[in-house]
Formats: sequence, structure tokens, C-alpha cells
Amino acid sequence: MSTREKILNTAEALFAEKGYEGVSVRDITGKAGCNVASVNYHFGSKKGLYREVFLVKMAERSRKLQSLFWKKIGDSANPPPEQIIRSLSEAFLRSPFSEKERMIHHKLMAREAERPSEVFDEFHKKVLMPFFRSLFLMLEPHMPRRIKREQKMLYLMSIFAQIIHFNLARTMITKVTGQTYDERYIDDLIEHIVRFSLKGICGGDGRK
Amino acid sequence: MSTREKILNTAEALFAEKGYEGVSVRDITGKAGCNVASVNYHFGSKKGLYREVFLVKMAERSRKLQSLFWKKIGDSANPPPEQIIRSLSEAFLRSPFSEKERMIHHKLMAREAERPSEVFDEFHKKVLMPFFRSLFLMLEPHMPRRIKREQKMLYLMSIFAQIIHFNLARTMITKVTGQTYDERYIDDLIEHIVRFSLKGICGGDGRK
DNA sequence: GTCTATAGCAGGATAGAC
DNA sequence: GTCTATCCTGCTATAGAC
Repeated sequence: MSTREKILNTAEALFAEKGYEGVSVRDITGKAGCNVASVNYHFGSKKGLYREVFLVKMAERSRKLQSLFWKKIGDSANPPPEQIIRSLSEAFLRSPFSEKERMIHHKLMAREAERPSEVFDEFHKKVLMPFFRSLFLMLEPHMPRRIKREQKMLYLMSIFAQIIHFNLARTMITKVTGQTYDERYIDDLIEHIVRFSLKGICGGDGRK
Repeated sequence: MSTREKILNTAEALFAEKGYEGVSVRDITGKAGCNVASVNYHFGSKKGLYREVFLVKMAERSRKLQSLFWKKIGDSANPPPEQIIRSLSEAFLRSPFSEKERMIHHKLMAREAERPSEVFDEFHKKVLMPFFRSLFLMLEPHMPRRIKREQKMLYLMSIFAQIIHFNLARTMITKVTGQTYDERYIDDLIEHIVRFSLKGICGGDGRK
């Protein structure tokens, strides 16, 4: 792996773990096994490195997650809502990355959702928004008819709220439930999100 | 207001906005209008100040939120699930604080949920856990019968996931939905959380 | 209790050898 | 491209006058 890549990988792990300000260039280069100057050589500045982490690593992973989702959906033009929600939950809670990488992804994403940096606007427009839009179009026919379009959007947000939260607030959840966060438990989580959200959106058991 | 209080208030606003590492003692004392040494005089260290912010300001607000919730519930021994969810959403999304203070509270809380500091354990045991427990006891009878206790706990987590997320990811939500985050919209949010979660928990319209 | 002054160190960034 | 050495700024914390 090139120095550039090593820095990129180390940096995103540390940024996710401790936040941008919580990490120094020396932390990164130290852990990556190269000298302090290399960050400035390759990325211009610490800020430039963060930007690159987001626009390269995060965007790449997002595209992978999205294509995994579409693979689960298959080529059905009109998939049942249960399949949509389950595919979404599985894509974001289980695969195709290591659990460490999944955490990195969600932590960085949540941080940007909460306090967007300059990079986020571009990322949002190019990567997130198109995906949200097609999800919404698939789910919208299954929602209650009478409510407004803006309120319908919230149904989608509620699903993501759970996915993000169950990925992030892991420490709190294990404290509250007393469960360990293993593969077995993640299956339970997915099952729960599907059951809860399906009823939440469609009411009843989700069948029309 | 005493210097001590001014520091405490300024500090929590800044910690919430930029995170612990993103804020310097100079930022805090500068904005609070006192000298740099005052933090060390009153709180021993920057860490001690953070600790105090959490154990005093956060705990205080949490107790207020919880007692507000109980007031909304009234003295009914067995309130209907809709009332529980609505009271919860209203307590955490609307009142009794300014919108700025509500954001402070949720940002600090989310940060601790994600990456707990030394203070959090104590806070969790004393403030959060008892509240979760009584909420669970009230909601549990309305949940599907067949599932395990640990999975039932997740129903409660799903409600909090939404409350936290709709408070925090405001920037993203306004971007996605195109809505402004005013009082009117918050009413919509509460209405949505109640509708979605009630169906999610009980299925159907929530009536037994 | 509040201030100034300063110690002592860690931060990001750069220059220049190799 | 990679390294060391170094600059300078800004950090936390403390000493000591008032």
C-alpha cells in the first residue's frame, strides 16, 4: 500500500473515532508509520486530508452500499415494502464491510449530518440525494394516502434514524439491553427494524 | 450571573457546537467575558469543567424533561400507548427549553451515546436508566407478545432513535425535505413520530 | 475571586537535504 | 517521495500581584 493510501486509511479511522479536532497530524502519521510532512505533501493540509477522506473513501463506500441494496432488490420494478426495508437494513447494518469499517462510515456520516463541513454539501447532492429520491418513490405508494408529501418523507427518515442510531449508539444500547453486539444480535436488530418500520409505514402486517 | 455560572453556560453551548476538542479554554473564557485562569480556579481543569457541565447542567435538564413527561402522563396508572409516545415526543422535541437549549442537550447527549466519556457511566446509571425502565414497563404490555424481552427493549430504542435523529440531523432533514424547522414543522414531526411509532409498536391504529 | 504574565508543551505547516 | 529539523502559533495550566 502506498503512503498516500496508508494515510487515507489511518486518517479516516481516527477521524471517525475521535473527531476532526480530536486527532492531530502527528497521531495520523505516527500510526500510519510515515513522517509528519507527508500529509502536507500529499494533501496540502490537514483539512485537505479530511476532504479527501470524505470525497474518496466515504463516497466509494456509499456507492458500494447502494449497489448492494439494489442487488438485494433485484430487478423487480415494484418490490414489496418489506423487501425494501429489509434490504436497506441489511445493507447498512451487516455488510459488505467489516464491522470496524461500518462503524467508521456511520460515525463520519452522523458527524456530518449533525454539523456539516464544507465537503458535505457536494457529497449530499451527488451521493445521498439521488438515493433518497429513488427510495422514496418506491415506498411512497405504500404509505398512508391522506398525508402531505413532506410528511411522507419523514417515514423514510424514520427508517434511517433507526439504522444510524442502532449503528452508533451501540455503547448505550448494550448498556440498556445488556446484550453483546455480535452477528446474532445484529440479526435481531435487522428483524426489529423491519418489523417496526413496516408496521410504522403500512400499518398492520404490511400486506396490502 | 456569577462568573462560575457564566463559564458553565458558555462552555456547554460551545462543547455542544464544536465538541470537547474543538473548543479551547480561551474560546470559553473569551466568550464568557472573563480571564483564562478562571476556568482552572473554578473547575480545576478543562476536563473538570466538562464534567461539571454534564453532571450539573445536563442532569438538571434531564430531570426537568422527565418531570415534564410525567406531568403530561398525569396520574393514570395505565396510560394508553399513544399518550406515552406523544408525551415523550413533545417533552423532548418542543419544551420546556428554547430551541437553542434543546439542541445543546441533544448534541451533548448524542456525543456521549456515541463515544462515552468517563462522566457518562455515572449519568447513565443515575439519570437515564431509571427513566428507561419505567417507560419500558408502561409500554411493554402493548407490544407483540411473542418476542423476547431484549427485543422488546428495541421498540423503546426505536422511539428514542427518532427523537434524537430528528433533533440532531436537522440540517440534513431540511436539505432533504426542503422544510424550514419552525414550530409548525416541529408539530408535524411530533405527529409523525407518534403515528409511526404507535403503529410500529402496536400495529394497526394502536387501539387494543 | 479576579486578573496578568508566563511556563511548558503540542499543534500545523514549511524548508531543504537526500 | 520521503525524511529531519525547525518555525511559530495556540494550547492548558500555574504563579503570584491585586
